[in-house]
Amino acid sequence: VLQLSCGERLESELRQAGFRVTPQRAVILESISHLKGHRSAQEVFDSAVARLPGLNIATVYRTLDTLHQAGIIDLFPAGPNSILFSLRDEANKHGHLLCRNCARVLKVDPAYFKALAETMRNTYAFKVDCEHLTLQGICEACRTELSED
Amino acid sequence: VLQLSCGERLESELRQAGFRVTPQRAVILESISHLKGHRSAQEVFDSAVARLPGLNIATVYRTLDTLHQAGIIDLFPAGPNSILFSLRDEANKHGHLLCRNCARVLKVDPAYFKALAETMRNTYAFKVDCEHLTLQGICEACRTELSED
DNA sequence: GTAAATGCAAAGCTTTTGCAGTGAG
DNA sequence: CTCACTGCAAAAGCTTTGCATTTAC
Repeated sequence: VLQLSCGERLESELRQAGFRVTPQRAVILESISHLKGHRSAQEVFDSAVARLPGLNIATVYRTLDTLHQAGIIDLFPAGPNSILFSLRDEANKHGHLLCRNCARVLKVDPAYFKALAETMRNTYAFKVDCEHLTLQGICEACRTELSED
Repeated sequence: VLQLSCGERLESELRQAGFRVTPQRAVILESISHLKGHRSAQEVFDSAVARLPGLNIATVYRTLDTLHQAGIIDLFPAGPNSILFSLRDEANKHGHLLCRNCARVLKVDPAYFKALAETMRNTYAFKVDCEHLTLQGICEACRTELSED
């Protein structure tokens, strides 16, 4: 097996999902794989346009949709007027703790969600997405600042 | 103690929180208390403008913000370009199961979240909002339709 | 060669804001 | 009487779409 770069591996996944690999998509993939964490379409665009001047943000939106269809990225809602994207990382699945005050995001081991997911499935016949779950609440710093209990 | 209508009780809460009770706010409160479940600003507006022609949607947004500050309604993000609002109901606190396919919302007894919240607090020093938590996943109907496992 | 993808510009949708006028307390 | 609130209209974000052109396969 040949050693592939991160971007090359993703291009291969994209092709296997039946999509074409264009320079724009390659650059966007590279950008996403270098931008750690959860990013907005605008952040992806800012990073990608630096490598490929002339890139249009509409292409970024269309590509993010394509990558989602291809199962390469995940997306999760983060309040009004914002979707965040992140590379799907099978080896490092995680949930999120989103602070409603400062909007910081902590990663959570999804193993903690297993028991709850099982209960939801049994009780409500609902299959919770453990691998990319987001729980809202308040982080330690903000809790101190707001003196919530 | 006098018997107050649902709307009157809420007006009283609003006044006690230091806000003025205007006809617009009264109508919006009435609408919210009659619209069960989780509604968008647009839905609240549609319902309220029928009772008070001339009402402006900007007023609805400002009022929803006011009601949130007054602790009368809760809001939760539901994807891009949408916040949903619902009456805060102390006697009937609940979480949500949001289907990522059909966007239907199931109510959940928040008691199920207690154990997880405790774990998150101990492990990540993060205080999860159990009373208005939303878990994404896939509902029974959609699971069958999409034949997901 | 052909269907898919892109750039561009325009529109769509939800939400916010500035400001002058109105009205609740 | 005063300050909070409203309507209106305009703008601000984020995202989507139509269409002619380009390009991966």
